[in-house]
Amino acid sequence: MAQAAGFRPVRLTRASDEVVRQIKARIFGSRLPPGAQLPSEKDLAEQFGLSRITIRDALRVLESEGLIDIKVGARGGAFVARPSARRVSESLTTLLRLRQITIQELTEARLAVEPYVAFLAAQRATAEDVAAMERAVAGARAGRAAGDPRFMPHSVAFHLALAEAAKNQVLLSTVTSFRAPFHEALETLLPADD
Amino acid sequence: MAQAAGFRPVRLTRASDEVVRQIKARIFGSRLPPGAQLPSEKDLAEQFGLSRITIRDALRVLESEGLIDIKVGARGGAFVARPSARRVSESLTTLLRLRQITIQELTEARLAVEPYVAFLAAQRATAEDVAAMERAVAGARAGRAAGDPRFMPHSVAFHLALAEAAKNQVLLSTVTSFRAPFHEALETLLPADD
DNA sequence: AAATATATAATTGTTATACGTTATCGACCG
DNA sequence: CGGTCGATAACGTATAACAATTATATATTT
Repeated sequence: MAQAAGFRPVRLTRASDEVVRQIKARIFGSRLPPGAQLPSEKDLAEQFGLSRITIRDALRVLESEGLIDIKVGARGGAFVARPSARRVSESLTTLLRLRQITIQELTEARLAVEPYVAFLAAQRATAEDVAAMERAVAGARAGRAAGDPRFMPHSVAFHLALAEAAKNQVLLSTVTSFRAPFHEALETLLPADD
Repeated sequence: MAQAAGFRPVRLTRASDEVVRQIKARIFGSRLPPGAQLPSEKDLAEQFGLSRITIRDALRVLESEGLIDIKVGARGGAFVARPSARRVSESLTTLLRLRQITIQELTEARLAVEPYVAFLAAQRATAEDVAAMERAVAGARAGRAAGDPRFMPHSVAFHLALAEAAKNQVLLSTVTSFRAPFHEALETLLPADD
């Protein structure tokens, strides 16, 4: 164990990862702006000196990370995607699913986030934001009055509208990611209807 | 446009997406717990009635989403990954790089979550939790006293210990996810482009 | 006996080629 | 003018083969 430290493995394993790295660098460096079209798989294969399969592996990863959109057909190809926070909430939702969280924990988390979100929303909400929240509240009231046990979604809708008004994408993504696990946890408690 | 509605397309384009869906369902349903090994690409190809290429596309997506780890060599294969906040952190980092979110938003999100986390931790912390937090604080003090500009990690360790003590996996996942991007944003203010 | 070297097998990584599928464009025709 | 239809270009999938990697077993050497 008393050997000289500080060495790093040399091999890169997987040429496709290097392709991902290079294309990512161009996207992050704005040399490939949103909407820009990448060369076709065939051209990329030639430029990188790799097979089309390897290029496709890389493109699939980039697509999965939300960095590119792939369209088929003539004039199709890989286009740099407009940045979106969707992947953030999706990956957080995935994590929550894997952790098999309970509805109590979810509710608690909402209680943790909501006050500050409301604080921000109170400062930044536009007229449209307020209207959206009022619609959500009306929906929740109507559902509860009708005895519908599923007025809960409207409550979630209110939280989303609130987070929208807070003008903070991170908080919005966080609240958004709670939605799907919340419904799934709810369905395991209530009788399945469909 | 006045045709009977209610029909859905039978082919969702891309068989690999269907493979992803089915494997995901098994992982989320705990029929494939962390550490479990999936069949080899060859076996999966036979079971799904697809080619190895298509299976590999699906495995790439699952790997990119952090759901499986792939090892090469004999006794290698795809193994269900243990839940980790890494992918959430990475997608947040991506958005930071693309200038879609700011450090201010991240900071705001932390301010929204951490007070309540502290409130819960105060109620639920065990002796071990307290010890962990004390170690983190001691480390931070030592680092600062030594003039080490990198006493920050210990500060982060404290926040994580706090979230751990709150006994809420949703909040822990959230705090953990915010950690890495926040760090990277502070350290590397320059985008890497090479 | 222990350390090392070699052979073997299983699995992923990569390549080449071909064909299928999809969507755009443009020409043709009504 | 508009709709149909074919040509075209790109991605999607299949097949077969080989290369690279790694665990295991076996043989060799010291």
